[in-house]
Amino acid sequence: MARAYDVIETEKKWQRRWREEGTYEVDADDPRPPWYVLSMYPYPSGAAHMGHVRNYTFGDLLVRHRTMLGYAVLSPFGFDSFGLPAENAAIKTGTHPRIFTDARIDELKESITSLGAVYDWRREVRSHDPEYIKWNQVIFTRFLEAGLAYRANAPVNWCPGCKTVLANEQVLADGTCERSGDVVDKRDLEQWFLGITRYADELLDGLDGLAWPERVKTMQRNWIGRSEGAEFDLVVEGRDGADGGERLALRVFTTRPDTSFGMTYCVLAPEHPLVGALTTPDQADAVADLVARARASSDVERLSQSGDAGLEKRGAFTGSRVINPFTGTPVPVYVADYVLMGYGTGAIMAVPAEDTRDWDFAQVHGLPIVRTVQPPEGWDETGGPGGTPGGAYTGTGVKINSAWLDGMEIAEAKEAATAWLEEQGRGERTVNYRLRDWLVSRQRFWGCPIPVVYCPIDGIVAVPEDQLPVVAPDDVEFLPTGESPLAVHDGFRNTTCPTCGGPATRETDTMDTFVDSSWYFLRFTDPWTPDAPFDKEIAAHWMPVDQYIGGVEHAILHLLYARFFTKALADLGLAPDGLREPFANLFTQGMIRMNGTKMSKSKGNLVAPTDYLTTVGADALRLFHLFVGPPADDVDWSEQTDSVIDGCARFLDRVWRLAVPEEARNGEDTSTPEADLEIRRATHRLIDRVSRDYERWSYNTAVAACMEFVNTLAPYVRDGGRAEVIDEAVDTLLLLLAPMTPHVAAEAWERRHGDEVHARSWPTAEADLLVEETVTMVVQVNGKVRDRLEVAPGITEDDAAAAALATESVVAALAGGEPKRVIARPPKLVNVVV
RNA sequence: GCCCGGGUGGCGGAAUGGCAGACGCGGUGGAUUCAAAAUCCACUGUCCGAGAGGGCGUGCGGGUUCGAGUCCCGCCCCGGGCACCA
Repeated sequence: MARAYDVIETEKKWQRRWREEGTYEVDADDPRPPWYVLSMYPYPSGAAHMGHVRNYTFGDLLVRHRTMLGYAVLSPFGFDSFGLPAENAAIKTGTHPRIFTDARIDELKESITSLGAVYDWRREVRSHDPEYIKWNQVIFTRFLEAGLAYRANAPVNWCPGCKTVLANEQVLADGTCERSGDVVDKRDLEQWFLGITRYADELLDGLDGLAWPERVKTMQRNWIGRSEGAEFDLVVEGRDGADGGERLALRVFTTRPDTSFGMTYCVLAPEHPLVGALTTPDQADAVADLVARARASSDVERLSQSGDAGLEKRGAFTGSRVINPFTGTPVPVYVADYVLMGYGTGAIMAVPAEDTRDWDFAQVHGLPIVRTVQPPEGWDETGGPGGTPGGAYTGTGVKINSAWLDGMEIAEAKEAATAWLEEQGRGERTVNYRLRDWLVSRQRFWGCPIPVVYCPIDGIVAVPEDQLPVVAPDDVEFLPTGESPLAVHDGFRNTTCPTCGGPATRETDTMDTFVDSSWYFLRFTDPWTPDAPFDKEIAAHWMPVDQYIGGVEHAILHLLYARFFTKALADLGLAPDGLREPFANLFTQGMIRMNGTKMSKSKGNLVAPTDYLTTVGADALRLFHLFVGPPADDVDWSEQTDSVIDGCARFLDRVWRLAVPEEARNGEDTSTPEADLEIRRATHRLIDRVSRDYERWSYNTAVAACMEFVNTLAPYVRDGGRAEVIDEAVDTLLLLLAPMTPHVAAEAWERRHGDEVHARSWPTAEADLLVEETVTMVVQVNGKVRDRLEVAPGITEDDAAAAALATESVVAALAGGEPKRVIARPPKLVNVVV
């Protein structure tokens, strides 16, 4: 496609200029009001992909727009440079991950630069940089001191593909690893955890004040999964201690203490410690069988077994009974794998009438059902889907069969039942969370080493700050087994205890890379302070991030961890006091899809941005991403996409030709004052419209408005418009385009004025030019458009109605009769009802 | 199963309860050209009609309203998230 100007040279020129002049380098002492915009820092996987392009286009637009509005805009960039791909490459090719990673970073930087995105590169961070490692480790040791980092034995998720343990957040709902797709095993291992659950309530409550997409907040709420209820003891029949023997009781958790009168059995998780004690000899075989089967099957298999047959095999009677404290009646105790050891107490009271899982289980095992909530009329006959019998009733209603709770509503009964348990000393109200502490240790090489030494005398000892960073040695061998080279590197492993000086061994696990990304936005505010991860005062100047931009895929993982870190760092005195949330506004952009699936390397359906950056250029590609639809929506990359991008390039050519005409206009102003005024009005309407569209992230309509304006302006210019009017129009257009298509705007502006468009102020619309002289008023008869009239914008209701009634179509419709009703909404419309 | 989004021309999409389809892509016709590219102009929801014009039309069925793509009720379909969490 032949272009109106040398796109590639122009873009290179300005990219060089922005970098050399340091236009977008800002410091905390800048007198302008601060504004912090951040795109999620990327894992460096080589040249930028379309998702990056989309992300950084929005970010860069904000940087430039806010700068023109007079803010000191902090726009840093860095790389989330630890991670498994580099290590896998090392295993395959023998290249050290650092060499591999640094090369990928260079490629990515190159393509970001050629997109025309501008950053304060002085602030660049790389998580594998020894400086960053050091502060990461300092933070870890501070967590350790505060008890926020601890070692514990727990059943953990082991990914055989990645040869490492994973956090709960990294295991997908189907039990597979979010990275490799392998089915995750459960193993009992001693691992490092961070105490995120200590902040569960604050993480939940803090969401209310955030200007984040509701969807993301909901996902976090669900993930934290707070549920209020009660815990209480169920004394085992014959083991109440009255005979001088040991009292034995089973503790259960429920969110529905009001249904306790309907408990007809209870259930232990197969892993529950009391399974052995409660199983009678005659049931031992059946229970042992069930426990063995549960242990052997993964979570996925457990989930996949459904239906009655599955349920029958998946539960066994222990032979013991416990006493329902509310009724004094004994109920049987079962072991079943539908109860999870990891949640609540690992044991439940079962109320089949009001819980669907208990209902199903009770049906199969022939257990009694007692309703404690009055279901609606006909529930047992037709309350189910498609008029089938209803089954468990979980809705609202009045309590029945529940002695002193009868007649209460559920909420009231919950409260009463809980209060009773507390009075009786049998239990208390509790809150349970789905959220678990964050498992951060990884059996990998390419990550931040956990700075801890194990000493036979002093136990777990943190490496003192003056000995940090602990960095991995370079003389390592990457084994095809995937085992971390650190674990078998004697020089690294064997060390001395920092406390007693005796022989000791190092921790060889590294940290989850999500640790690195949990505070990098704070580091960006001040990556230079020598004695702290960042200066608190300076961080306070910029934080919180005013606008954070990234993909929804981080809705839980990164965004939850970063919120946790911000709170914890503030509490430890490292982050500014009172900084409770890192990201004031969050924007999650849509995915790039191709034929309905996510565009990704693994799917082999990548479209390389480089192909466009070196042909149509960055401006046209950026314009496409802005124009294609609402930023939050997914983009479907189709056969037509290339023509749309060409269309964007075509538009920029038209702008260029208007702004930098090949031959000077011949000086003849042949336009009328009316036409001049119309163009001036259109110019100021455009400022108004585009400015408002920028504020509401409606870039597609902002672009459309600019295109429409060019369509209006071009004939005026061609037919001999007035030079001052044209200049005002063209200059305005260039200013409004400057954040979207910075290169062409900068070059055209420089040719016209000699200075830089991005250093100019954002234009403001003149109010009196926004008022129209006449507007089109629609005349409807019975809601159907029958006529259009040009009227003054300030026309009165009476005048509007009179004008409408005088039109031919209304006169014809009335046929001499009187209108039933006339609705006048001046100056937009009059509707005559006949 | 539960919780969010979303269904508008051939396509991407636009529309504070007030002219549905802005803008762009694609398509058709034309100007320019030896020819093409590029550029420019006109038309382009659908049906009826030679035309003027008119009927229909925003997933489906109801409702509120002078007036509904927009609000309410009940469904259908698509996308995403969560899911033995007691």
